[in-house]
Amino acid sequence: MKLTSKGRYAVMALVDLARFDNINPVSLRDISLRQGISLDFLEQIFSKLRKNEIVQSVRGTQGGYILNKKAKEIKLTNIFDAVDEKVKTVQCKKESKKGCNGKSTKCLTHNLWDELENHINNFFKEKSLEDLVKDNNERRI
Amino acid sequence: MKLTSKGRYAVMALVDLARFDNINPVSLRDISLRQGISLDFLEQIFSKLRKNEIVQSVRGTQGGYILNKKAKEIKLTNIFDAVDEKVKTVQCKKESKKGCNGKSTKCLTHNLWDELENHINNFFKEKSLEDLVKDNNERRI
DNA sequence: ATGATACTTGACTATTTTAGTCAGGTTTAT
DNA sequence: ATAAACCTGACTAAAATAGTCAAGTATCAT
Repeated sequence: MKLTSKGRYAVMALVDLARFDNINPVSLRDISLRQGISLDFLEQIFSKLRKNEIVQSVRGTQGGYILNKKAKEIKLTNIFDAVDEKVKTVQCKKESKKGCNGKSTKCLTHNLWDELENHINNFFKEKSLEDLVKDNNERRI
Repeated sequence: MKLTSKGRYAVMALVDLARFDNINPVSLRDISLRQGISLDFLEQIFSKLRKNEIVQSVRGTQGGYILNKKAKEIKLTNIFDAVDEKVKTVQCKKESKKGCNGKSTKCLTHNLWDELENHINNFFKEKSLEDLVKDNNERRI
């Protein structure tokens, strides 16, 4: 079980952005340089973030991206949802009718994975972008 | 982020085993049939579980596997460790000297992934095989 | 003894996912 | 006008996953 780069980079890029946001739009080029993330990959990610109304784009020279909400209101859940980072512990849930093994009953551990998913998602729901920025500023002092 | 089959199957198989354990060794063939898991794959998994002293094997006719400890003492952590199911949120930790992006500093979100890993691992440390068996018996009533 | 049952080991592989790259746009500030 | 910036979608090499396959060895019931 591990996190994918897409999700990790999305969060990193947004933390970077959130730190400069109140001044000017931040260009992906800058984020790419500062965070060491491929520009092309960032574009893919930000395309999704924009569609999910987490950021706004500003075109033209001196353009870039700005947050679409306050950092406090952007939770990790929102970010992961936007870039299709899913916490998926188990297959069983896709098929609505059938049970987990193609059998009619739930698998022995069905409830467990449910609990685990909730446990992880709670963590993501509580944590906001603001928390991360703060955490970072404290470390820099 | 998702769990691999190896980890899931390991837990499923052990719950199955734990339910019959006090009577006789349970053969992989039976587990395979009941849980719909490939016998060959189960053998791979149980080989690891045995090496990690989670189960004992009983050879010969009527042989099979039995738990090596009480179900209460087998935590999910132990099972996942045994089958190499790792919670790995981030690459940064491998390289001891360098930072996360090959830079000298930690990446902006380093602490976050640390916290997340702990959050998940705590869940695994608390949950025992006995809990799962109980949960299952309750559901069957 | 011997056959059946069961465990043991290790190599192999098709499929899927990941982590991007690449190419060719369009839009807008100056 | 033009450079900086965003936008889109197709493509792909490499790694991980989820097993399969083959060839054993050990033990027990009879």
